[in-house]
Amino acid sequence: MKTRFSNKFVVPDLVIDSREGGYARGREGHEQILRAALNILVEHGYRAMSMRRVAAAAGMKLGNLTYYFASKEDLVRELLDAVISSYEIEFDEIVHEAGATAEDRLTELCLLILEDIRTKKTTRIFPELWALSNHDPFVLNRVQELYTRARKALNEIIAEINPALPDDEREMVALFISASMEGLTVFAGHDKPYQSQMPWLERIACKSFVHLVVTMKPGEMKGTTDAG
Amino acid sequence: MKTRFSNKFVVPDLVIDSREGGYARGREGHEQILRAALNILVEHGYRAMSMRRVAAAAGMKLGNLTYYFASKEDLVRELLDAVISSYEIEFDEIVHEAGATAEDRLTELCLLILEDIRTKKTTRIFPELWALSNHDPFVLNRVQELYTRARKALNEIIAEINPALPDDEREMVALFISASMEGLTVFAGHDKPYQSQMPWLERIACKSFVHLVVTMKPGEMKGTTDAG
DNA sequence: GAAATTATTTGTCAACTGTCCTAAATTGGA
DNA sequence: TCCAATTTAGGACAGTTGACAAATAATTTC
Repeated sequence: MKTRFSNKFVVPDLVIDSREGGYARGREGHEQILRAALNILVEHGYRAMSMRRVAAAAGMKLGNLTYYFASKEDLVRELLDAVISSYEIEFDEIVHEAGATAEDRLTELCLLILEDIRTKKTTRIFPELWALSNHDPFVLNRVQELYTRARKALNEIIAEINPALPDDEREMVALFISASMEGLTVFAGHDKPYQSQMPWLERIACKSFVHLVVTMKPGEMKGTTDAG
Repeated sequence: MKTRFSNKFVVPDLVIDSREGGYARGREGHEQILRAALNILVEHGYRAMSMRRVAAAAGMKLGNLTYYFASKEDLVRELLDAVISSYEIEFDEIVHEAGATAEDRLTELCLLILEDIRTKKTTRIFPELWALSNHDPFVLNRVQELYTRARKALNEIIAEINPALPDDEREMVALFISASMEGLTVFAGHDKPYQSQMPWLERIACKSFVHLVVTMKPGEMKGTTDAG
């Protein structure tokens, strides 16, 4: 059986859509720029991602960078697309991975996501995207699109475990589970205070999620809002 | 009984520690600057928080702003302290609020936190702090201090519900619950796609959290890490 | 190999950034 | 009222930012 230490699913750093025409050197430059920008974003944050710094990290001059990307907005958008595509590829693959029981597959999927959260790339990039999305509708849309796709896998497994659950309620359960895992980024992600405790947190999370999905009864959430 | 719509606990915008000497006008200017900076942070993000913009929003000239805060770092640190203090005051109060059963109080506390997450201030500021904390140890420390304090209330209630749970395992459960709620910021916070579904998510979260705390057995997390 | 396309460099531009300095205005107590 | 402490305004500084233009170099095609 696949353990969570297998590297069958590895999030590629970037998925760059090849440009139309141009020379081989041009494609190389294009890719080097996006890789340089990603590296700066991860290592030093969005604030440090100036056009000049990206150009220098890509081994070229500023003027050349603006030849590839006429504006910084263009660069940021393409980078965002490339980064998000890399995650989407992973999530699409996970769905088709067959495990023993549906419960086991839910656990596997959650462990995989939580494992990814511990990587430097994910720990660094996503809070940056969350902050950006508060004031940039384009970023917000792309990020939410990614999460919607990520929840598809979650939804399918939940439907298998608990077929009686109506669509909208199942969506909410998947949303809660997904959000719950994302929240751990800030506490147990790369270089975070509780990074070393992630194995414990993983077990708590999986146990909690599986129980939630198994025991959820249709209409259960539609009771009174008040807790008293 | 207190409902979650009561405004008994309201996070004040800022808790500003009064300066030593100076005139009344000085204290006013000091406060106006911090309020202006917070407002810009919430409305337009950290990127937009330039010294000139803060000065203008505070109704003064740049030269005067630098009289109050010699460097931007000073301003940011004081703002961070003032913001975080406002949250700490709330959390300290919550602990001493007596509810019927411990389970009810856990639910109450979680609903309160989730209610706060929906506010514009919290939805906007925390992702900004998470992003900053990735590259600024000072911000990381202050934010984690805040969360540590916030978990104190959680820990006390959990200990009451499940006294058999060892300290370290209880800490992990509290951490998971706290992180789980924080994660909802990105999905159901102010102006986020699932903002309107927050009542459902609240019920799912509380139900899940209470069950987790009640059923958690000592040593349960120390089994094998592998899911297979 | 010449020509056309593509890539790269160099330099400039206005706008903005944080920081600092000096002179003037305001405040509050003697 | 006068004086010292405090607050405000205005300007200047060096550095950075994103965008742009024109000249040069490299690459592919014919």
